[in-house]
Amino acid sequence: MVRARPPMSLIDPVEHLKQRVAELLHDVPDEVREAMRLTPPKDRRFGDLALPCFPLAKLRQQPPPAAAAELAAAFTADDVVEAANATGPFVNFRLRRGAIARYVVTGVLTRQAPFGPAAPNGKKIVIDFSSPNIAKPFHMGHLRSTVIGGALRRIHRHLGCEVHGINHLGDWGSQFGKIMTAFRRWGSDVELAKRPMHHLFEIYVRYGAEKNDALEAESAEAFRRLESGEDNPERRLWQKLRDVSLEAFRGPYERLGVEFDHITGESFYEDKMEAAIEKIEATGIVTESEGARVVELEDRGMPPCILRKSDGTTIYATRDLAAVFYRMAEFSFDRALYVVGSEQNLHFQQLVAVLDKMGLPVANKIEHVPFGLILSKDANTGKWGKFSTRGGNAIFLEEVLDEAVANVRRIIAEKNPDLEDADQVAEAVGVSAIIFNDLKNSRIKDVKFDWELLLNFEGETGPYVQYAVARLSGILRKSEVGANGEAPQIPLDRVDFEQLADAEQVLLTMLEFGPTVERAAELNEPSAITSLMIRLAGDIHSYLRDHNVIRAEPDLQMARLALVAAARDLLRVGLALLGVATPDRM
RNA sequence: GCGCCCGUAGCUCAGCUGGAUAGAGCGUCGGCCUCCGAAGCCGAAGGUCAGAGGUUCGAAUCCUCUCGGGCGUACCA
Repeated sequence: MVRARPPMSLIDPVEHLKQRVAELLHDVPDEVREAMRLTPPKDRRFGDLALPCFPLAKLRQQPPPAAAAELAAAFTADDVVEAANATGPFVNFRLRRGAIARYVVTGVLTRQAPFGPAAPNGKKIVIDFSSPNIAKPFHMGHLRSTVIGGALRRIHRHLGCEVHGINHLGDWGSQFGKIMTAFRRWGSDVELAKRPMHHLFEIYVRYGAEKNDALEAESAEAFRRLESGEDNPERRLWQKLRDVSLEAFRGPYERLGVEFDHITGESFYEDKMEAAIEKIEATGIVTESEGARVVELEDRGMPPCILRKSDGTTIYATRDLAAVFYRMAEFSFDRALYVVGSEQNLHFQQLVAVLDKMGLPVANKIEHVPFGLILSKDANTGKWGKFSTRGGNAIFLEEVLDEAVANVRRIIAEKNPDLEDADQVAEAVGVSAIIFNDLKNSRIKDVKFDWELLLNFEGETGPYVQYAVARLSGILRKSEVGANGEAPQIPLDRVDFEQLADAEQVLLTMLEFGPTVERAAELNEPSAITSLMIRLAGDIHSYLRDHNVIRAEPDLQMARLALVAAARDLLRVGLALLGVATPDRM
């Protein structure tokens, strides 16, 4: 007796095809089957998925086209796979449009994985990200770690991992001695109250300009006193500056929509470093060198990792090691990601090397997730260069966000003057444009910070994708099925998915969502999702050109409304993972 | 010097871990708003995938070398 499938169980057409292919190749060695992976065909006209037959041909000592022909002939169509055709050395499979549509539309609208969050998978991941230096304004340099880390936190969580997002604030260390020294010289409580971050930035720049041996010595002494553990003036000043900074950081984080599960900066490990150092000392790998306590790494081609400086104070490596020990005990994580600029590559190699020398398995759970710099264009030479905080040409994040929002506001006034809540929409679109821009390219690439590029909202930009959402929302509004609700009331049991055959481009792109999110997580590369969103938005825009929804016959209209609702929701899901807002109107 | 990263259209970048004729956006040129949103769509032009070897049925993709650029190279983070 064959039992009918439960009504809501969904068949992923691609997974189904993979199984069918595996069955087809059941008698070939595993390695050959492994080598024969389904790939997108060169041209969609060939089919939806292609199977290169070279490895099989080699095994059977026959020409690849013959092997492909045999496989295609042996394949029988079913209710998901429509056909298998051999063209040259490839077998091209074509999936039934109705099957794809049913899977994708139903999956999205009922929020089933991979379109909705997956069930918990038991994996624990800690993500160390953002981590700005206290007492300095939140500038563009901090944006990347914040935005990439925020996206990764949501992506891994979407896939069912238990994620701990940690803001490892730079609120400790010898740089603090400098800031305290600067504040004592030139600081003003009045200014600090008025414009805290700008004031701290000013005195920091001044310190850099007036730096000399006496100042440096004073700063080192200030940090030494801070780290002494005593309740002294240094500690009270540090506390004050830290409080002020944390308060000031709330603004950017709120605007960017970034959240943390733990805000435990470097100072959190102040009372855990002694134990950490002892733990490392106990393994016998620590030596004295030039007055400092270090782990020699010459055998691995690296400079030594310093645990304690010659003046007795600690260094960031010490705190990172203490943090690893703490997080191991606290979270028993499977993976620890560090979303930190690529210029700190060596530091993380050293960190791993030390853990490895200690014989700790945690060494291979540490993953540095590096990213490129933000470059600014020199107005005179036209060449790209590094922002220098010291030179004072750092761009503050607030400034950038404000500028982008103001620009959006102007565009709204021009294109959609009657828009309600124009200010809120401008905020959402402007901030999103900045986030989107940062997540658009591979994270390892440097980001060229160009106002002109940033303020252009056409083409592959955040507003372009958001515009697709707004258009789709507009259609749903007019259709009266969805109004403004998050989940439009589409009666899925009355949708004839066969009617959506003409939307194959949209459907095939939506079908890639699951694998794309997987890949984004695997590579820690949010840009994979960004690219897909751009493509989906484009497919939708093209589709809407030739296929009217509102004026279609009832059955067709219902099917298209389901598609429109699903496409909009999937854009929203994907963009939400990236931290990009999706207003209904713009 | 050594280590890591990058090099694809005029510019900014994709290229799904080795598959078929290398793709987008911006910019340029040309079309499309009596038609659900023109922040849109359609089309054209534009390439020695930095260069040279190698690996194999097949290389932008993997290996070696060269060139160019970036970052880092013990008491900053």
